[in-house]
Amino acid sequence: MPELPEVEVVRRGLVRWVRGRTITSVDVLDPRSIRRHALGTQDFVGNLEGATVADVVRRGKFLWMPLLDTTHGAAAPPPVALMAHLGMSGQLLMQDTNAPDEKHLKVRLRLSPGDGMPEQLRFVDQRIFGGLFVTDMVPTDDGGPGGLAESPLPLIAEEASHIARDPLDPAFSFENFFSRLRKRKTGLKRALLDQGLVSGIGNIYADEALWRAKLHYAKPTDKLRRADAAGLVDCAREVMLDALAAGGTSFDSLYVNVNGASGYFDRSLNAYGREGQPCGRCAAVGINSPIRREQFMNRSSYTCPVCQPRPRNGRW
DNA sequence: AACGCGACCTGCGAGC
DNA sequence: TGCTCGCAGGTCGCGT
Repeated sequence: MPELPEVEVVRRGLVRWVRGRTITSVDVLDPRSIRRHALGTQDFVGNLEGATVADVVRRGKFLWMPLLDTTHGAAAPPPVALMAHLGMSGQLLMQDTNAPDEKHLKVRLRLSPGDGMPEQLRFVDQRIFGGLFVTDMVPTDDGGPGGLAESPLPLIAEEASHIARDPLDPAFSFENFFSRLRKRKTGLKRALLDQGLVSGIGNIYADEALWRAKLHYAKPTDKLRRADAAGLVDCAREVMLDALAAGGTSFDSLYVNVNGASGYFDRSLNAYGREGQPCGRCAAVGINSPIRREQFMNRSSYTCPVCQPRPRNGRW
């Protein structure tokens, strides 16, 4: 379930293995994994073969590799990037040629030789919600992709240009977020999950951030107090930094593994997936308050009924 | 603009 | 045992 921390773990792991290497050949084993590439498999492969990976960059949960077209010279326009979205179950793995194909191997990229580096970058995806595609790079007026990558180009992958900055991005602006949030007439969790307002937060970390901030998911955004919004952003940032720290332990593996944060999921969730189990914060002061699960936005939301009370004036 | 919903997928566990 | 069903998740696009 990759959200921002998992994608950032993948980006950090990937960059050291692929930056500066040239894609020599591409196997598309399941065209469904490149269905967002509108021009089809042949065009996808043609765009990649002979191109050199300049960097690995992230905006929210979108991850892309700006490409240098070595067959036409580095300056040949228009600039493009190989985009990856992990969806639900996507993985990017560095593998040696003799490693057996993974059960859900979808796309194989062979790379030019690197010093002691695996020859292949593989996209593995069980549920096929994720995928790869080639996208144009377009100018951006907000200073580049950001994320935690150092980004030399004032360009952003077109398919990620509608995505807002995430709370860990040094260029994230709370004032900008807060003013846009207040103009929305919706509930807090719906806003948190809107990648155009603030990015990187999925269902799990939304529930965790709301729990930490002691806020209910349906609290109206248009009257939210500044202090509550600031607290919520701080909590989202803390949750993601904790998960990032947990995932960071697998950095020197050859495998760029989205399950790197599984230890975090096992140990550290306070609300998500804990239906019926006591709220730890309430238990610490002697209150037994089982976590409640509700359907919201066609998915589960987990809250503590005591420390995350429903808004009294909310519309129900 | 906001929002609900279906589509896209597979694997797993519960229940019959 | 074998079947069906619900559920899990992120994003996009469409209808209201």
